Amino acid sequence: MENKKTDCDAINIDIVNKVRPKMPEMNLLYELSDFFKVMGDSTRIQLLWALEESEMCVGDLAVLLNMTKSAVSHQLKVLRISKLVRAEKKGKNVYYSLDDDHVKVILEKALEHVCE
Amino acid sequence: MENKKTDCDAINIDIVNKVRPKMPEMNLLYELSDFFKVMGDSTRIQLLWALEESEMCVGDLAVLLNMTKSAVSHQLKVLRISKLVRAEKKGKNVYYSLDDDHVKVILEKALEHVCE
DNA sequence: TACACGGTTGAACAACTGTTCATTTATGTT
DNA sequence: AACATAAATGAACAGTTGTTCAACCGTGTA
Repeated sequence: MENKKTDCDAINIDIVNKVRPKMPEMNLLYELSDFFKVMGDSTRIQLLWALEESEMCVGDLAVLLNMTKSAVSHQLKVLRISKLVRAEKKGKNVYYSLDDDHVKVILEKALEHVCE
Repeated sequence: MENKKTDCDAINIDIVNKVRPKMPEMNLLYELSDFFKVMGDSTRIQLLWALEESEMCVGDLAVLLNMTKSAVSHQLKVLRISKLVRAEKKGKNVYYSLDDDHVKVILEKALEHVCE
């Protein structure tokens, strides 16, 4: 039996029972919210936005965002782990580029939402 | 003159100058990342998902998510402030429903991304 | 080979976030 | 009018997050 944490009984038990089977797996839920968590930071949004225009190396991104290389590198790592950007070493520098087509679409949709 | 925080010079100044004018206003950036921040929590995703199926009152949502009414109410408030859900009092209860069409689309796109 | 430089890393710290708990408000019901 | 119940609220607490700082690694170049 599932562990109870609620502090009340259902008011419309029929609605609850109708909706329950439609709820996604907990696993999927966490993946979804983790994805949005990654997008939920203005620095990372800036990085994604910039990389949508052109692949760039860490130093140039730092200048563009007016941040330290370290801070940028930390956030690029988050994006890399989330498979949103890809790194490629070219000579002295590491060039980053977008690694996912969905991101552009989602950013656009979110923009529509925010701008309405 | 803008306050310098960077700890380095641009490597490809031409790329930086090409991308800079394409960057969004800081204001828009914050609105965007704030939106994603709201989506970046598994409880709130569950609430949105449930409300996509049916409008529901706080108590039923608490039972469905196996959480206290208080915790659910706090998160519904966040969603309300972000204009993602709407509250309507009916008799003894407060019924919540989705207040934004974009959310469904964005959730679907994010799902595609996560499931690929 | 030694150096300079681009990038990465880990620890530390302050700021923020989500749940819990106790209390309060509002309203339908008796 | 008094009570029971649905929901909201605020303070508090633990856990998480983003930037800074200092140190480090790796490699192209002198």
